[in-house]
Amino acid sequence: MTSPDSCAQLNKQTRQRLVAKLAAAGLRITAPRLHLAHLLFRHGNRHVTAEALRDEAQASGLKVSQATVYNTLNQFQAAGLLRQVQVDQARSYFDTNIDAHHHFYVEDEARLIDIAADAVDVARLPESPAGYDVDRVEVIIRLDKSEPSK
Amino acid sequence: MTSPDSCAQLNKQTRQRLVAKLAAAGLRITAPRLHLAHLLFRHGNRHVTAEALRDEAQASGLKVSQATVYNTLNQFQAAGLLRQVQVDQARSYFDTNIDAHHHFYVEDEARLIDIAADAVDVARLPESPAGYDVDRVEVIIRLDKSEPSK
DNA sequence: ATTAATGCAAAATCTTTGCACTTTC
DNA sequence: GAAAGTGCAAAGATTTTGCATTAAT
Repeated sequence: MTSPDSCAQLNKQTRQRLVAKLAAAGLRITAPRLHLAHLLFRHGNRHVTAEALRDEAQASGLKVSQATVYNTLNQFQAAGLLRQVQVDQARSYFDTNIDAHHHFYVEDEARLIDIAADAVDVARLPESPAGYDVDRVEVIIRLDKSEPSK
Repeated sequence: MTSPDSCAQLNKQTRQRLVAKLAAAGLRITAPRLHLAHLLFRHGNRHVTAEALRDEAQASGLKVSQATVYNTLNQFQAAGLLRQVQVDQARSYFDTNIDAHHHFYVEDEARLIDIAADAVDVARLPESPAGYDVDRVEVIIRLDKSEPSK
């Protein structure tokens, strides 16, 4: 019933990788951070909400408060380990993909899908207002379910 | 001290235009709606938050509750008179520009700036996942203050 | 030892809702 | 007069904060 790679079973090698990652980001090594980092980074790129991550953490046996989940997500983001994606007024998504890329967003399902940076060609951008520099360019393609009835 | 075009002073012609606009959108004509519509649409394109609009309404002499401001903004949006822009986790912006266009966002100042659709050239888009259609494409260019110290 | 992280509950937002009352059509 | 809109306060939801306790450097 217990997941083979849930947090309690973190093997030495995985743990080492995560410790290195947190240390490189200048973060102290704590049990909650290691556990959450493992959940976030073990399987490729993910988009999570704070609530979903807490549920997942608790399901995997980690007792962690929602406040700590928020703190951790915000710290990971400040450290450059995560990116926050703002597509829905109701909740924030945290994206483990920190490379330049874009998103599909299925509003009906509150679901984000990555788009590789090179799959979109933004050929021309307007000049930034004087005194400002481009931090980053986000392309969000909002999707609807197809209507075959039409 | 009273603004010459605040709501109480809505002249007949302006009022007629707003009545027509609301009617065309299928909305009943009520005093709060006319007043808010006037504030929203009198001077070209704007980006407002619900709170800012309520403050502005009250400053112009209209007694309106925050709930009604939210209701009205949501109804206007549902009717296609406004568009909601999601760039900040903390608050929603409502944009009176309903044509296709994009945005600069100055995070430090919580300020949105329109970009004409033809000022950005999105030359190539990825294919949508099967079963979904593109609703719209949003380009958000996040800006930072220039750092001349660098 | 110092400094930072955690948990808990409470607070702070922003936004929506329920309901009595009023207004529009 | 039926249906919809409004105001108020209360409820919801997400996120942050204060503070005592615990853990990391």
